[in-house]
Amino acid sequence: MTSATVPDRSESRRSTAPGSGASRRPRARKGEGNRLREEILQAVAELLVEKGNKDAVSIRAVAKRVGVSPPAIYLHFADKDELFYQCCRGGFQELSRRLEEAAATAGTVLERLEQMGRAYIDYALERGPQYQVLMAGGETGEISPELLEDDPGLRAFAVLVDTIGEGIEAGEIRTDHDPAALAVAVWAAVHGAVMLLLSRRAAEEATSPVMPDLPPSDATVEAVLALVRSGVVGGS
Amino acid sequence: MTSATVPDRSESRRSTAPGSGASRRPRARKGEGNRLREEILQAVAELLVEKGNKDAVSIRAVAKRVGVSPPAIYLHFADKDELFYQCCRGGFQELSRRLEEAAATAGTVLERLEQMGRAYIDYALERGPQYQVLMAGGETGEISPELLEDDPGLRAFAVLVDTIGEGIEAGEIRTDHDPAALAVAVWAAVHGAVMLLLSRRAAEEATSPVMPDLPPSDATVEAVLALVRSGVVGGS
DNA sequence: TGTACATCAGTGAACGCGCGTTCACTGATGTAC
DNA sequence: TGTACATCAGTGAACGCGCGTTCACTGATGTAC
Repeated sequence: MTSATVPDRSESRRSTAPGSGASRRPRARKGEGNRLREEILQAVAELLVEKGNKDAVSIRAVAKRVGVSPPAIYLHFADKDELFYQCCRGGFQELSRRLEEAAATAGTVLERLEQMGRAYIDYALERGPQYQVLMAGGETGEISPELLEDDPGLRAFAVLVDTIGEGIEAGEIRTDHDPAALAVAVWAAVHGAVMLLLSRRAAEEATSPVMPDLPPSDATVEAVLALVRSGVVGGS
Repeated sequence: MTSATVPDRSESRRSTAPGSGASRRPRARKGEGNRLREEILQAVAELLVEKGNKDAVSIRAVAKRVGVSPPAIYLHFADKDELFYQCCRGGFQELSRRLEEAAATAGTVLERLEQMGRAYIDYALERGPQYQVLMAGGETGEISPELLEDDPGLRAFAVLVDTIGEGIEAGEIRTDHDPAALAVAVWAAVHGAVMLLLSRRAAEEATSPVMPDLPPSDATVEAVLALVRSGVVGGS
């Protein structure tokens, strides 16, 4: 789980790989098969960030980045769908953790909601494509049901619904809508902001900028949070 | 431009195609090359709706649907990127038209904004994947600059900014944020709602539902519009 | 301490596939004289 | 009215490529006796 997965005990970096191309990684010791698993997931995340699209990341490219042959991937994952789902699932565990942390701070419900919004946006902008892949949903392909059982993304959504329910009880939040519906609306706003900001980022890189000139990222985030709080009409 | 593009003057439906497989469409008359062009764009839109993903729609599949050989596509479009861009561009022209129509109705700015929101969401849910492709932005690939010059999506965004500016002048809309930033926030909210609803739809079809149980589509739309208007705190 | 053996973490070559695109061509349609 | 010709809207076969995945194997690591 630590990010320092560089093998310390590599006794001699294999003299037959002089430096040309991706050097082959040393073979794991008997009990350490999981180390490769972590390295693969890390490589998938990196490549998703670089390529920006699940379809543009091939298993062969993942293997090459790790320094391993393509079939080695199948020692740890059943197929490409599971590989990508597992990668994103790990990401969502982290998101879920941060959201729960933000939800547990002191302050009014509105203040906590704002903290959650910031945490969500920060995280999604950090992870970029990884975020998009799990959100794409339908592209996940066929995943075994037990894996989906306690999906961390679902847990994160539950935290949001709970917080909004609390706000309604405390009289801080409107009561003319179902808490779940309101939660979806809030989610939609921050999700939409993230998607637009990621789209712009992608458009800038791709030299095909079919995007309006958006205000800077910070101003957009502040405007979205203000909108979530009190809409276009404003007031507090 | 009419949707009745069935050739009336096909004299004899070519007796060598008895009915096995996709029947070959009759060749266009001399000046009518554009008819094929329209049929191709229509097929791309249909396939995007069916497959849900640009990468899952191949030029070969488009050609087959139209009843033409793959190279025929290149008679009308330079490459795959241009083909998909042109398809979505047509869609955005329609969206832009509907938004301008909604913006031009009678009523307060807030009422008009709500109309625009509804028009936007309705349209995006109708078009589904076609909407997602142009929004994906970075995936558009390399498009010639003059095509991007007066992109209809940009025009639609300008209408939104103008309407919000009007609302600020009329005192109906908060003044603590830049009109453009507020416009992005509003856009983010409806865009996010559309994306979530489309994700859910895709998740339902793909039997890999990594999606919370969202409230019904209508309730979600109403909650988002209420959020855009007056946030989670409510009030009018 | 030495040796035969099971296990484990991989490798290398190959499979069949569908893709975007190109190229040389064909044959119906329209035009000039 | 008839004929030679240019144009136009396509076709069919092929290209090279990268992909996900499988299969038979290898050779280092650890274990039993």
